[in-house]
Amino acid sequence: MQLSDAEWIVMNLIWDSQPTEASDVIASLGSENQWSDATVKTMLHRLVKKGALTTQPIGKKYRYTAAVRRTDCIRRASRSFLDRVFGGDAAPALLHLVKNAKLSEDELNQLRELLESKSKSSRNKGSRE
Amino acid sequence: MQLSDAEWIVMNLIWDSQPTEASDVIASLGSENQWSDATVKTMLHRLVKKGALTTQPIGKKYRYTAAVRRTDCIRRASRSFLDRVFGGDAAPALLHLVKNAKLSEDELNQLRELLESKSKSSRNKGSRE
DNA sequence: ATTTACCGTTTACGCATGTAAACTGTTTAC
DNA sequence: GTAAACAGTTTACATGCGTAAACGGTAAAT
Repeated sequence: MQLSDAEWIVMNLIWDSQPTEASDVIASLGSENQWSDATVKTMLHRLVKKGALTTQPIGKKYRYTAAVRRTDCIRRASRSFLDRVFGGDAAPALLHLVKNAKLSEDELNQLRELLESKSKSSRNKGSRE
Repeated sequence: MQLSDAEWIVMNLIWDSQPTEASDVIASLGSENQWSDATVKTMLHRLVKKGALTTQPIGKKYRYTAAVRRTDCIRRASRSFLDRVFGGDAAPALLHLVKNAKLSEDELNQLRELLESKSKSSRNKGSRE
């Protein structure tokens, strides 16, 4: 599942508040992004067609639910971003991103813990991506 | 400067080995990516037109050089990736990426140091991205 | 019952992109 | 010097994307 920029906006909204009706999406994105209702309807339609959303009929309208997992899409997008920009070499990418990120002390600590746990586990096996 | 997937491939090559002649690019990408020479020529032309490459005439052919800095492009691409996929919230993105990255002990240490230096500096001022 | 509002479907349209052939002028090899 | 190779420019074309209007049917309001 490959999502375009605009599709990510729609999907992020739906992942956060599914199941959702078209009117809600239109309302949210209309005010947040200045999208016309026609535009939102097109996006929803395309996302259903490409299998990213499913619909349950509720009376005469639909309820939209994500048909793909956010984490899967994130993984794919990350992979593709790393490949494109860093030739798939994760380390320089991470260094760059961390260097330029604005992180709270709390988030820094989370990252530290994560690094520790990776150190431990990598002494036996490696992981992916 | 907004680079497409294919354009990143070309630019990455040129950043790594500039100044370069068309024939070199054609040779590299032809074998690595199965691109026809016509395709490579189109890419080069478009990149010059959009200002990502400049040319110095060498006799009758050109020498291509990047006209934009790699770090700037990386910064923009990172920003746009984070915005799109994580709504601009860097921390979850980094946690995800670090969690899924395959990193050597050495790279883990580099990251640790980076986190430390961020901790120190953020006690006074914040940084960007 | 007629108009209105709403929702889903179809159609539209220009620009970007991936992919590449065709054309043109020059250099090189025979 | 004539043909082949090469480099750069033009043209091409299908698909995806952002953006949206138009159409059609049903539900709600008057």
